[in-house]
Amino acid sequence: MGRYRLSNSQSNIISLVPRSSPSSTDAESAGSKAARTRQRLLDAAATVLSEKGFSGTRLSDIAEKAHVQAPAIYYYYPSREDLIEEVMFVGAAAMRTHLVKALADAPQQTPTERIATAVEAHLRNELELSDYARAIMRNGNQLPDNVSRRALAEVAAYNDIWRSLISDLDAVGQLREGVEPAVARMIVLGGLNWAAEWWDPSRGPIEELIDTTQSMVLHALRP
Amino acid sequence: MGRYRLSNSQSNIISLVPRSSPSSTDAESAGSKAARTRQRLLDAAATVLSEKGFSGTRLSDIAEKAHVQAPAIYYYYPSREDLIEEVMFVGAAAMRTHLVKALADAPQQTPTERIATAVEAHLRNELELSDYARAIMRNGNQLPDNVSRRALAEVAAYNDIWRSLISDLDAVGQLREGVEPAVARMIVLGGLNWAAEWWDPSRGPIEELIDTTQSMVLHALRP
DNA sequence: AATCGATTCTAATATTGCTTAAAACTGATA
DNA sequence: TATCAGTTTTAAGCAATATTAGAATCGATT
Repeated sequence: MGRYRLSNSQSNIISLVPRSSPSSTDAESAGSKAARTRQRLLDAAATVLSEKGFSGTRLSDIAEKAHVQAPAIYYYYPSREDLIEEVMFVGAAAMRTHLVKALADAPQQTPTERIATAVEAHLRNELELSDYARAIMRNGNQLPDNVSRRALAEVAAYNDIWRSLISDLDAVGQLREGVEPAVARMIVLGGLNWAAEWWDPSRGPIEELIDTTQSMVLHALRP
Repeated sequence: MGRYRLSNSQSNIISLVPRSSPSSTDAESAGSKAARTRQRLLDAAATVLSEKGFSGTRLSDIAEKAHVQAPAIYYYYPSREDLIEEVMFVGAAAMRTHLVKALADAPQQTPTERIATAVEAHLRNELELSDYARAIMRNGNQLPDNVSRRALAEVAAYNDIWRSLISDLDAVGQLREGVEPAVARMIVLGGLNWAAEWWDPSRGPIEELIDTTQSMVLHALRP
């Protein structure tokens, strides 16, 4: 197949959702060889981008990791920047999608419980998608505008969700006196984001990280 | 003067300390024109490095910001990598030096008070040296080993200080049950580090940031 | 004002890495 | 088995950029 012009209009958030059921999009059968190559390229790009940064991300490195020659990339993406743009967007969109789902899966929760849910979702998604997460964290603010625009919009939407979580907590009188909501949100998200930089499975079960973090976040916010 | 081989052995942490008294090192009088050019280059490199990342940092951009032509850089630094290495090291060393000083300036504090002191010191230093701080945060783990080694050693030492702060808190029974010290330290530092990404003076007085953050950190850690 | 070291510039080199062009291969279908 | 779309490769071309060489400038001191 190979449709150069589509890579931006319909991108495979879905294929990023770990082990999600394939949903065939227009011309491409989701499990086809080409689709798998495309995914390998995206994953390889995420890895290289997270390790080397935008300018250090060479097509030759991505190609090597994906077991193709560099020019083959142009069959799937119109340019290096388009590929990187998609890494950023897909990663950011996956984070947001996952959070929305986690919150939707547990309705009827109190504002406090919802924040605990969000903390767990953030950590699990971030560490599952650690290459994408690191790529976004490290490069989000150092990319040409056209490369980061869609991703930053997703990040902004992600922030909005957290803004409302904290606002809901405040509304039920569970936000501690003197805690600026905007500052609180960014401090919490900073603590969570940073986990991609240091945590790895060799430190023990992820549940231990989640437990301590939930406890810290809730005590930081609540009376 | 211009001594190519010295740039690594004696670097100007001191000159980074805002408005510190100049202490002349060997051949170079600290306020000389050359010393000021050297500092301009270092600052320019920090800015570019924080914005563009390691591979995106071009000597021509640094030179432009410092108002010299690119080859002039070689009069002060033996190579591009040496200049970047010094940015990383000087920034990390300044953070540590400042924290040590802040803690030393307030002896007799309780473990709780010392943590509040450290939070304030971290935020003030980070935001004062924001280009250096962002450069370290974004590039710390994506540099060739020889470029990051000295800086990472400083960061490790910085971490050790925090480790002992939390350990001291634990020792007086003020670390909440179930809070893993290692996790707690990294979550807190993550929240603090992230401030360099989003906070700017237009958000209001820095004291508001400090107050909320201190309160959150202490409530996150203490019973 | 002539000299000398320190500082900065202009010009040229060499390498690296994105991208294009065109050929070759693969596998399914007629 | 011949064909054809889909996929991947090899072989250039071209622009950007760190670095070196060597010349020019600057400022103090004699």
